Amino acid sequence: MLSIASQDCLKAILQLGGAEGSPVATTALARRLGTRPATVHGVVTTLAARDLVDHAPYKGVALTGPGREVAVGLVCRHRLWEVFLFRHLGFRWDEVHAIAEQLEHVEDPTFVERFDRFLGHPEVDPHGDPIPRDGVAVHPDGGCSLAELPDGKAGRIIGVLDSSEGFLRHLTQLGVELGSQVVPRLTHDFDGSRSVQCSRPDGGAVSEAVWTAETCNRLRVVVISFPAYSA
Amino acid sequence: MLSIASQDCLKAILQLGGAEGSPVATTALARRLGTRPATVHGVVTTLAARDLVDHAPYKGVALTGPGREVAVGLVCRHRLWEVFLFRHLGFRWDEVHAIAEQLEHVEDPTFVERFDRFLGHPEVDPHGDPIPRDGVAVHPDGGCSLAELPDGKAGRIIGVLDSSEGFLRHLTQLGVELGSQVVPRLTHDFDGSRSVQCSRPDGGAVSEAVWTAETCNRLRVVVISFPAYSA
DNA sequence: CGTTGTTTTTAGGTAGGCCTAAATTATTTT
DNA sequence: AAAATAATTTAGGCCTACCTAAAAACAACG
Repeated sequence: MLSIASQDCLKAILQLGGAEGSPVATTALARRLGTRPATVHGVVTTLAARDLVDHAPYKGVALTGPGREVAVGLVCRHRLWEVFLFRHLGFRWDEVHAIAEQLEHVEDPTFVERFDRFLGHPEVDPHGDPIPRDGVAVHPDGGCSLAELPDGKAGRIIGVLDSSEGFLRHLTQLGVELGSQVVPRLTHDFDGSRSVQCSRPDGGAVSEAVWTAETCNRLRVVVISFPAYSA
Repeated sequence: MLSIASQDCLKAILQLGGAEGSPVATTALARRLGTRPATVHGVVTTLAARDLVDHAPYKGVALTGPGREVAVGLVCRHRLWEVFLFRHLGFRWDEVHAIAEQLEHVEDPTFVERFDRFLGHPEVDPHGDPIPRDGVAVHPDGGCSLAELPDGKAGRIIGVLDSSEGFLRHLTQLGVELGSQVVPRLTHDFDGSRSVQCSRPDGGAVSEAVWTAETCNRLRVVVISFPAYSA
């Protein structure tokens, strides 16, 4: 019923914050969707005709209730597919997004339900982002950015604040994955970079390296009490 | 690159025999695709422009080499999805087709390859139809129709010659599945119906019932020597 | 050989999704 | 407050995919 372009647009509005009363600019949408503002305007007009978005000229566009449901369903399926690709097909976390993008548009309710059950109703995707269900959007909760973790305190990576392929690949090169254990040892005030001890989720393969402030800012961690590598 | 409609059209041509030099009528395609001949004509014209089909006006349409490859890839992915839906999500064999129809259009080569590996490179889909690989179409081989199996000879169901939902649901009601063991006990010359003893793939749950000629004609069997239910 | 009837194609129209370029409205700066 | 700048919408095309209705080509038969 709804075209791929329209669905992508709804999802983009949700992710740009158009669900919380703050309307999104069509230009911002165009940038995100890799298209022109005029094109977005066209799509938005058709979406408004179906009462999936509210669109006040020059004031931006926001999701309506039904529109939000559609968008959240899309995000849910997207993340379920990412889990499948990561866990069962062995794709890296920087690869899953692009493929899930194509698969998320299959919306047969029975299929989604059984697929969810097959995966064991996972709570987060491979980037640590929560999987919303029943049309209810969820915000990642708990934790703080690695930049805020004091020197010497151990933490566990529970998510990334930037899921771009570039950043994820960088993390892979650093040997970081979801669940990795980290301890900032030293903070270099000069540029905000930190010397960080990092080990596998199971505590193995400890290594120490300097991570830039950009990297630390984009990692979400929780404090843990008993690091497995216990000094 | 290729629209869903175009892909469906290529697949339909393949399945209607347009790969073996016998061109397919646009009317037949329209019936199969649930659309009008005029629409098919439009799609076929664009496909011909890409050298995926040969189209001689009033003479029907046939796949070219590249067109056949695309169509066979589609069939391959369709059947792989059917295997997944059947084996891992618990869908019945009469349900898998409709959902696979939506999933088959995802064609990332790495994804398909890994998905195939995940499934263990199955040889046939839940209806017993072979899964083609490397762009090479495969015909179901071996076996004969149940109508040709002599009274008293044991056989195993290895496929159906009619994958329509209606027929598959009928089989489910009869308690037949892929791998079921059957022994025709009696043939009723009057209408071609047969009394058939049928048991589960593992040999359990033997039952006997009268199956119509229409049913027997649409089941593909191989002769087996040692039926598990041995009298 | 022409007439009937079916098949196939053409013609003409709707709609979505894309574009560029130009006009309009809002915002910011001087 | 007016002018410059930026954001947004309108206008005008192009393409694909669908439709209906009508014309053209073919096949078969009396």
